[in-house]
Amino acid sequence: MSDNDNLPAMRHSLAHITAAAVQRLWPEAKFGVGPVVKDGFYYDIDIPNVTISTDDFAKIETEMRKIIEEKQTFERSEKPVDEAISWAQDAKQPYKEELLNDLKRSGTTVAKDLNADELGTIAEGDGTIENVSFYTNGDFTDLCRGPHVGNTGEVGEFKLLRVAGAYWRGKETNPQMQRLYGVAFDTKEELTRYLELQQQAKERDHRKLGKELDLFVTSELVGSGLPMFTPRGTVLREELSRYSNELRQQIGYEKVWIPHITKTALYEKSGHQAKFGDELFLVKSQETSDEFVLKPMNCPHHTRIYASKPRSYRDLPVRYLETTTVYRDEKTGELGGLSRVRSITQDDSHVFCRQDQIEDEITKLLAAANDIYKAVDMNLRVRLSYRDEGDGYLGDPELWKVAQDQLKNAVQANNLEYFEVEGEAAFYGPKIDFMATDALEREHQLATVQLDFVQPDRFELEYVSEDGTKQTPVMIHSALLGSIERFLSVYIEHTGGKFPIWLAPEQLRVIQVKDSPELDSFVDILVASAKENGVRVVVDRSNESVGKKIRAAEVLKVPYSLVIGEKELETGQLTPRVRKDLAVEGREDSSYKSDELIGSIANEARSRVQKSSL
RNA sequence: GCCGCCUUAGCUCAGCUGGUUAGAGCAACUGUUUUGUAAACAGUAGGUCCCCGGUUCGAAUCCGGGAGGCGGCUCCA
Repeated sequence: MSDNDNLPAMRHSLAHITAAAVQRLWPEAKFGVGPVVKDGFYYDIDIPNVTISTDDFAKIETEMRKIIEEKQTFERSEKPVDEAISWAQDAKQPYKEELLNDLKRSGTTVAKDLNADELGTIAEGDGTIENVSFYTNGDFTDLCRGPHVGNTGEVGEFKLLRVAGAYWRGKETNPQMQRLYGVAFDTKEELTRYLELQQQAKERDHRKLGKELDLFVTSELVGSGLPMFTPRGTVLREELSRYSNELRQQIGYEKVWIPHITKTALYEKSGHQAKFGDELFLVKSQETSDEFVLKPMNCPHHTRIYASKPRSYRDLPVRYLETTTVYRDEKTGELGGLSRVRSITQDDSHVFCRQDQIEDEITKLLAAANDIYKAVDMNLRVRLSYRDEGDGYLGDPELWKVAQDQLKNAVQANNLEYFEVEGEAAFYGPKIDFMATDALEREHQLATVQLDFVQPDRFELEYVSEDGTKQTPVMIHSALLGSIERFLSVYIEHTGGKFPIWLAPEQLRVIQVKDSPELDSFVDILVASAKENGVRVVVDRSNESVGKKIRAAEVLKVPYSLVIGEKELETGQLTPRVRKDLAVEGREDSSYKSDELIGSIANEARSRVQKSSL
């Protein structure tokens, strides 16, 4: 963030200087686009038979600094499009030539259905463009819309960060170029701060913390994108899922259970066969000729439970919930940590209701979402996705209109911050997406509520209405956390592994100072009482110094640790050590009788509080 | 799937351009120590240098293929 209006021009100029430096080093380089992005810039470059690596950055940066020191003036010039095209041909810049041809044809380089920012627009227009602009510094000339700063000396502080493959103009079928990323700021201080923030993000990377806190593991033998959860990680999963379930059970949802495979016939009926196509894991039966697949979603199964008996309008809404795992065969290059996996556990639910019940159902769901995001201390705002005038949508347009109004009413009833987008709806119904903001101010889309006018139809779901006619219910898909794995990937980084008491895999660690029969039994009684009260407690009786045992508890970010020795044995007063972020400021360490202490911790765990009361 | 980088002990990492028995810290184990709020001391054990193939007198090191990880692209939402 900077209030300097010059920053974009500065970054744009740096992209240009990057290209100039690359051309000095590799004269045969072909250039693509070099736009400004968040915090910096990039330039797409194709050098025949050369692969730039991070080892080359020093060399490129040195060259860039030379150009900067020379304070070369950026001179803007214009050429008619046709002249520009012959310039590109002479300069052997085929990518620029392609861009110019687009400019000539349509007045813009923005290919239809491609995103302007991604492409790095060099000009926009209404099809009447005649001249295109160039910027020249020293002996380097580049097609560019600008703006640039006055000369190469005015570009602030920068650093090349990484190089990655990127398809020319974002299309998979196009050749792949090398994208050089850099960051740039006005001052050295800002650059340093940015790099420090990056470092911080790296420190709380959920993959690193997952290992350090012993939460989840992977195995080459099991496969990519198939994480397994340790006892500690499983506590997190189950506590989150339990809360999500409780919140929905309070508003009338019932738990159901479905198997993880199905005959493909189910998805032929639902129409998902085509959509999920190559993402389906196939399961071969050796006993029958049936073809099975692992379920990539749960709704079709749930419709079978709904359809298992006749339903009256009095029975609606019928609400099912289930935390269950789906399997999607994602492309291997897209997998990473817990954020993209192939076994995805959803806190999924489906409502079958009448049209006039939609608003009420959504209102309740949003309230539940509010509760759970409050409990995990994340800010929420929502995106309402409506249909547009296009004809790719299924279902009665009148129904869409009514439903969209009901969604909006429900969002307003919950006082949620929201924005509306037309044309972002799914083909089968409008939806609400939840955007949660984490501690590093990154926004993540975690959960959605979606209306569905199509599957009830496909599956011939019905209920008998008041007048005895058969009607089709509306389906509402929702998940509060979305995928538990993805949620955890965000949440581990949000908290930096410092989980609130109700979620902490280990809530209390008892550190015994030395061995003696009296102390042993004192600690045994304490621990038994903690366990009886549902507190997750671990005892450390190892033959190590007290300091070291405390350190071990700190490293695991255990909320409470308790040193027990002669002193406690004599007085019966226990003084817990409270994890720093949980402690209420200004409160002195105080001591408690053991029943009192265990009782408080147990209460905190049950009430899902964020701060310690001890 | 595509482009690039990476893979050495349970973990974090050394190991120069191919050259003896591949190292360290932490963790583990054993012994001494019985400890008071973020790391006692000593010792022991631990390796198919990711896997398969090739080049070479000789491969952790070079080449090819595969697996896994990471950064992007494309997807996904």
